[in-house]
Amino acid sequence: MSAERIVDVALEMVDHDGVDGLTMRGVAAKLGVAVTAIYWHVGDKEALLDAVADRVAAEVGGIRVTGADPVTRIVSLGRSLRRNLLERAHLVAIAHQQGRTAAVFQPARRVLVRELTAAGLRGADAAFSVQAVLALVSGSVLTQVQVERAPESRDKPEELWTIGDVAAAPDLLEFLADPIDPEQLFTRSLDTLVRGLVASRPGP
Amino acid sequence: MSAERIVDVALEMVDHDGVDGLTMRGVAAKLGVAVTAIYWHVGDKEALLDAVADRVAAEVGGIRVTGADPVTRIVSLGRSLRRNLLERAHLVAIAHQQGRTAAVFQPARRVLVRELTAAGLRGADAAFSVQAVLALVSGSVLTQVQVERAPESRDKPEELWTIGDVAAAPDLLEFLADPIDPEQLFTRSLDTLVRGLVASRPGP
DNA sequence: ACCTGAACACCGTTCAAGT
DNA sequence: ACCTGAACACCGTTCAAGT
Repeated sequence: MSAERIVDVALEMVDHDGVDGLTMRGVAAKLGVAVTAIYWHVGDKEALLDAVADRVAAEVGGIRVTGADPVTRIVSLGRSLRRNLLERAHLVAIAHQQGRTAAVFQPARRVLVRELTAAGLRGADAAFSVQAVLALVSGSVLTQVQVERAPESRDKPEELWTIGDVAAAPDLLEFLADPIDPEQLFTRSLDTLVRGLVASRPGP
Repeated sequence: MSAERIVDVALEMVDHDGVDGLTMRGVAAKLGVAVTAIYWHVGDKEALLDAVADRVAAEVGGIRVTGADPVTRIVSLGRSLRRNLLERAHLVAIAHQQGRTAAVFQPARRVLVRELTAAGLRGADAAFSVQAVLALVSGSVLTQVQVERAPESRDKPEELWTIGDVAAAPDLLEFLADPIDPEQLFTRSLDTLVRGLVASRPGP
């Protein structure tokens, strides 16, 4: 028995069943120990959640960068990060909940600074661009995380468009009816954003 | 006693204390009634959450549009929507959790279609632009909602930058040290995105 | 039709007691 | 130092029973 082992199984439970799947009694049972032993090693549930979040911040958030030109490389970085985070959506959710989002993004932030500098951005523009790209990734992941939590979404896009003044834009109906793939939406948004950011730099 | 009154106080409790502040027993106590009466009128807690989310979708998500040129108008729409949603962050969170996000965004979506059409976008480009703008708003709101939930964030931006190869971009340190105002970040990102979207339309 | 009371299984947490 | 057992206050939910 050690704090480390406790966090091990806690992280495992969160990864598998989400935050709601983590109970003090469940952790104790999985370790074959009395519930109260947990309290001695890691403190109460809030402390356990913090410990799990710390571990997530250390283990999640890896990226890969490919491509030749700056825009392609930055977009590939964003896509890689997003994919990585979505693979462990439950863990990302708990890190975010415990206020460790910035730590999760730290490895990506460092690489991103390098790539944006290589793209010619400097000073305040570069700093803003870092935040903007990471915010887009964060937003995309968080939006999708909670959607996955409720697998049978009650929203029917078709219904949403049958009511109201659709006559205002009839040529859009066919496109708005079927929902866009989240990954495509993210990639194209990121591409548009990054082009705009890079274009704002002073000319050579 | 009626399902409507029950949803009234449930929504009030969520708005005030968040999702965790809502308990069946709490609702019953506030109505001066036995817990089990709730079950007769609205069913179990999941059903109550759904009912609250439906109400949120109907009452939240208003927008205002100002400005003359298309980009200004669309950015103002996004800012207005974001502000509106953040004012009732707890309610937005529950609507999202129950899979009613699309419904919350429906009023804004309709206006956005009009504005993007006025900006010259058509067909698939317009449809994508709608989703991209709304996704940016959604992401910004969700990111900030959970941050508010944990008021004392454990992440210290300064600490995050003291470790590692900061020498790679020393001129950025002063800008990356102090966190960017979320509203400024959102506004500038949205502006950049919208300019890119509008610029992608075929010339006149 | 509408509401109550008792009961059940499950939480997180504390605390005295053991070794 | 480390772990247990009993106990407490709080959940959501069911079900028989009342009117």
